Amino acid sequence: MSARERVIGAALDLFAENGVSGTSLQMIADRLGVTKAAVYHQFPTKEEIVLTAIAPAMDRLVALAESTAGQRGRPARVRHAIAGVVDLVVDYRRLSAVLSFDPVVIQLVRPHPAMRAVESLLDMIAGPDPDPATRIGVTMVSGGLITAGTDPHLAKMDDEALRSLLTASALRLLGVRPARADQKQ
Amino acid sequence: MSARERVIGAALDLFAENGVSGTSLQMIADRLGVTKAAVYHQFPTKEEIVLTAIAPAMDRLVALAESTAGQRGRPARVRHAIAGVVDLVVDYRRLSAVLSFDPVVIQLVRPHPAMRAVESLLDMIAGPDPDPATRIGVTMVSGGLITAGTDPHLAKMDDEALRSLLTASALRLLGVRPARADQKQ
DNA sequence: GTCTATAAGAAGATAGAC
DNA sequence: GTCTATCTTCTTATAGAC
Repeated sequence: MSARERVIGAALDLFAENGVSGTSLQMIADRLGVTKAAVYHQFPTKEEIVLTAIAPAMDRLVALAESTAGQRGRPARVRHAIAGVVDLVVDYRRLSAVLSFDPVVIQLVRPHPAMRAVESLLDMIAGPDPDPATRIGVTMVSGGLITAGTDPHLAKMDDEALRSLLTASALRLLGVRPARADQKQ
Repeated sequence: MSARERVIGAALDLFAENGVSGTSLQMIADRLGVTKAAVYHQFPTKEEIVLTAIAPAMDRLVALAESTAGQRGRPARVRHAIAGVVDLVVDYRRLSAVLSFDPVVIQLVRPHPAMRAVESLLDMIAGPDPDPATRIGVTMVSGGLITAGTDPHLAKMDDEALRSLLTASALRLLGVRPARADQKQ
């Protein structure tokens, strides 16, 4: 594992524990057993560390928005989008809430092209001309999914079980019938 | 308005904008047009400011847990609890997500007696011996409600409309029929 | 209640040696 | 890639005058 990857790994662990604002370069360096200067050799600023750390998730959101747009019919689109978002939040369980609702991260990520993808994803889930009840449903689902990883009750649940339960719950709230097993994916 | 109240008011505004970790005593003082020392005259530490700022919400959670326990039957309990939580998150629209998912706040609030109330509230909503699907539903609902205030699409919605839509959405996800108008409250 | 002044430390960041 | 050393700025917090 390269030094860059080690920095990102330590940063992600610490972000999950202390939040982005609560994580200093000193803490990252300490966890790796090196000095701050060694970290600064890999990344010019703390902002770059944050952006690099979340880049894989951002890329997945962009890809998901594109593949969702390729689905025909709203039910298929919603199922596809929810499956992708659920995969993402399960993989980022401990991080998604901490990253999604930290004002520092929000400001940092606002100009990122992936945010357009998130917008279009939400729009596709809501469907054309959504009424307020539908909009609220989409908001509830996205908030619920993002925060699902923070619940201590769910910490011991394995990924596969969490995935299927979150998917079922989200589709139910959105009023979309789950995919039959043979047409899944 | 007393000086203490002015400090708390400024702090809440700034917490909503910048998060708790992103808000310094200097920022609070600047917003009030006074010096840091004037703020320190009102509160011994920053922690005290945070705890005092969120105390009213904590008190409401404790009261809600008590009154919910007094309801007979799970549907009535769920309706009562959801109504109370929705009232709270609507009143704290811009703050609830920032406060609920900031690791600094979580650590600070963990020993607070109100957290017992939150636990019991979630348990009452889940009902006795909840299966995993129900537990996930409760998690989704609480996460969805807490984060509802952060959605820019909902910012322009008035409190009454937001309240009724969130209530309907939450009860639907929990599988509880909404209260009839004549038995509401 | 508010002020000036200041301490003591941690933050992000840089220079330059090895 | 990592180090020591340093700079600047910001943080929480205190002392004491008005």
